[in-house]
Amino acid sequence: MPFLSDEALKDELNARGYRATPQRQKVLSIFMELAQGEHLSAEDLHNLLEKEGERISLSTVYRTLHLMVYMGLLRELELAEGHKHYELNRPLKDHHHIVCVHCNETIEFTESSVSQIGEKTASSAGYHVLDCQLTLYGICARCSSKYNVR
Amino acid sequence: MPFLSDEALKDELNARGYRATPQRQKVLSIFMELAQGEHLSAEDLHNLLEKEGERISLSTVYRTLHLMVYMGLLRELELAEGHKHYELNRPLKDHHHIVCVHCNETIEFTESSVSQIGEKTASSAGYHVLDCQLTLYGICARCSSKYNVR
DNA sequence: ATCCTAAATAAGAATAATTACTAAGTTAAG
DNA sequence: CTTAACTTAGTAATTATTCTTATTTAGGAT
Repeated sequence: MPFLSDEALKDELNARGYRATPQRQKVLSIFMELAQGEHLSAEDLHNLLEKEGERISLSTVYRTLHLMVYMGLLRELELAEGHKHYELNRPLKDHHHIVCVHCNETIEFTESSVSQIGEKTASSAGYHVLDCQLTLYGICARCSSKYNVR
Repeated sequence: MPFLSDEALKDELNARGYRATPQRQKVLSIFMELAQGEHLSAEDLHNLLEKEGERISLSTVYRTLHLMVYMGLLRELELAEGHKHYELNRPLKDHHHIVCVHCNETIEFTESSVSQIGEKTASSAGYHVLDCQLTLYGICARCSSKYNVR
């Protein structure tokens, strides 16, 4: 599901009563070009679009991000840096994050068993799962030695 | 660790070079009075304090919340409502969240195996884990029937 | 007990991210 | 083609959070 041609995106959108616009196609294509693990803030995305010569307003960027999260195409990450980041939602890849609460260093890891547990729990509560995020907060080795935090 | 008397909180703080202040004691005691699963935003907390006749400034509320997250006494939850929520960090209870991306309904569940997986992964990366959160985003049964979202 | 000093607070201003608004432009269904 | 509904651009407004400065306070030292 994450790799959609413009045509397939149009079908997805129209099936839900939304319209296919060049802005939406462009946003999704930017995310599809990112390397695994890269994620963008709304402003990063806006800058990237400008750099590629696309004239798309910041409010459209925000609206598009929300829509795509809602559709399950993107996932929204809150990694304690103060603003949200977004990346393609690849349901099969089970990738999660560890964040240092002191310096905000973020590392990623994959762990396949987690989403199975999550999926089971959520569907028994009647939820259709769009995304599953395991986030660990802690203190990284560097910070704990530097600041003597136990 | 989550249930601290004023005296024990003072020791915890002093051991790390921080001071025990009435504001900090009051904030922690508010969280200790909450029912399991209740969580507060910074502003909720500020209002509650005012209601109890405590005069504590909003910036102190924010500073105190950050400190207590950093110390591992509280956990910070980002449940897609736009602002953060906080609750006592009970390391033994393994409780996680499912959020509807449409209506923001949030339900909780416990799942003991998750934190074991997380702890193992994080410590091998040199992290001292303060908190482990599994968050599932999806569409609840009510919204998916109401809006015909699949 | 009382001082002293670094740490903490109050109050409000400043910032940054996000959302709301409105007029103009597009999409897609018929 | 036409048209109604959807979407966008551009900007204003809002909201949560952080910063600043003067003042107060906790707690170790005297």
